[in-house]
Amino acid sequence: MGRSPCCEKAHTNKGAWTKEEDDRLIAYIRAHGDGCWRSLPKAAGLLRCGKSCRLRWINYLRPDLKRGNFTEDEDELIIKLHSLLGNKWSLIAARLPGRTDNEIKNYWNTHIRRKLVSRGIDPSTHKLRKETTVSREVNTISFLGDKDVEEDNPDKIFLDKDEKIKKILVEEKCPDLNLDLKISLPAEPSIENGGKTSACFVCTLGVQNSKDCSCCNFAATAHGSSSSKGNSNGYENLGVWK
DNA sequence: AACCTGGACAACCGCGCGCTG
DNA sequence: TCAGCGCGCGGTTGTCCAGGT
Repeated sequence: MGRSPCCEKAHTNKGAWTKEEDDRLIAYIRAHGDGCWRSLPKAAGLLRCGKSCRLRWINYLRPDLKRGNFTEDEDELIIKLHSLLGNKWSLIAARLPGRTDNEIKNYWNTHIRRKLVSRGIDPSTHKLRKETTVSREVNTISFLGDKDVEEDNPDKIFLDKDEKIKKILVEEKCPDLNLDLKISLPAEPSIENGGKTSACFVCTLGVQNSKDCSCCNFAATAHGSSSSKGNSNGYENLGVWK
């Protein structure tokens, strides 16, 4: 039994969006806000699938999008986050304000992948390729071998993974990367951190109120990050501080 | 000038997950 | 408890365009 189609395909436009369709979508979302994508096309007078509207808005029409080329810093950040998160483009995009998952995914496939290959690094594993003569250091993050523990206590292994990620990336792989990752929430600041708004690495991975959650415990324990030293490199609101 | 090729990016498709009744 | 619905995500495809032959 197949899944029912998300919309009536017979009477929906496909392909590139016209200026008029864009204007209609923008006007409707400005007036009513986004969400409820299934009913939005009809309400906005668009002959489009709701998913198509959502994609168009998120990837192209949203006012807070940062158009234009990726900077070298963004490149490196994407590479580091990809080595940590894999193809979790939405998670990566969450740490790059103004960039969308689709944009990052495309950029990865067209630019960064090639860049890594030219450096002799396998883009999918972040390992140095065997044929290179460069010394082989730890270049990947593996959770293999924790299977027994994971089955017994999934929560524990999650926190252990968090610590492992921090250890490998901070101490061995990316000594310049602070993995107290934080996502800014532009509309609704929740946690004040010396003027910054952020959620800690543990929270961003979905483990809130844990003992390792630095933002949930923020009142009691201040982040020991470089932010308190005023050491800014423009990534404060990404939560990735050098 | 015409054709071919590959890069870049917008858009589509199918699936998984969470929510709700 | 479970089925249906809607949303979001990641992979894939389609289209446009610039550069090369």
